[in-house]
Amino acid sequence: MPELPEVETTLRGIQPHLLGQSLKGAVVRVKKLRWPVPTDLSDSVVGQTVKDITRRGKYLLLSLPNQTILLHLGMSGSLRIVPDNAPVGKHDHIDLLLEEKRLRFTDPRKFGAVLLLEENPLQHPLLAGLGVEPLSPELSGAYLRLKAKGRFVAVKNFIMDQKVVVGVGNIYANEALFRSGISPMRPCKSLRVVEWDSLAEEIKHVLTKAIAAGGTTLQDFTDSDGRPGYFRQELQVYGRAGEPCPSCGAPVRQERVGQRSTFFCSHCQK
DNA sequence: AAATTCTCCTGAAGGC
DNA sequence: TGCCTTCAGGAGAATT
Repeated sequence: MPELPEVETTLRGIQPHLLGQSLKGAVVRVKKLRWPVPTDLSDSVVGQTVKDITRRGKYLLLSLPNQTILLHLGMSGSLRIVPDNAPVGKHDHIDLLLEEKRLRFTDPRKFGAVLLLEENPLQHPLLAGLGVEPLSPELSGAYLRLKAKGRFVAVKNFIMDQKVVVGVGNIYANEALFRSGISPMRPCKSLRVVEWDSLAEEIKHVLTKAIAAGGTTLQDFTDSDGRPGYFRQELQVYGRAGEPCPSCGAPVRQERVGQRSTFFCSHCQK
């Protein structure tokens, strides 16, 4: 499932194929995604040149002279560069037509999004309220502590809140908390200064490591093969209920926190 | 305002 | 083998 590292890797993979390309249009086979795909997508983009492609949280922004194409991979989406004659699969919902090839959006579960934003894309309601980028200096222990002031919500839910910090999904929230030695269900009010510092640091650590791993796996980005689980073996607690904690050997526990599966070691995380 | 619950969708995995 | 049920999950929207 695409978390921030995969979105970042996707960005790096498709960027060189997109920059400076004059778009010939778009093919929309399925328009019922998270939100309806604009019916005028093809007409709107035709003839426009891709000026830039950037990431904000897990959103990708494709800048054109007159609009911005906003892409979100949801939890099963992917973007690949494919030849014009590539066979069309069941879940290949949208093709963006480049000069010689296509940017193909595939998404079995249709939680992703393809939208067209007019001027000032960062002012769009979906982007305006987003929290800080986790890999920027803006994310710090002090920042988290300030945002958490007076709140009772479980720290795991807190760091997954996009209004606080973007791009920390379920997997990396579990991992960062484990590395910090903080129990996921702790009310964020109760964390101390050193714990916030540690948590900010570990969020950066796990995301950075995952981007590095994702980069290796997705090197050959135009390959149509599915990606192997680059992060699987690096994960210390996620998906490992009942297995020994890598630190102390006690069985990893699984509980629901905020409607999400949560993995932790009750011995190492307090 | 803050916290919780609901919702979209399909494939994988488990039970019988 | 095959059918049925359950679960997973990003994150905005709706509700409490």
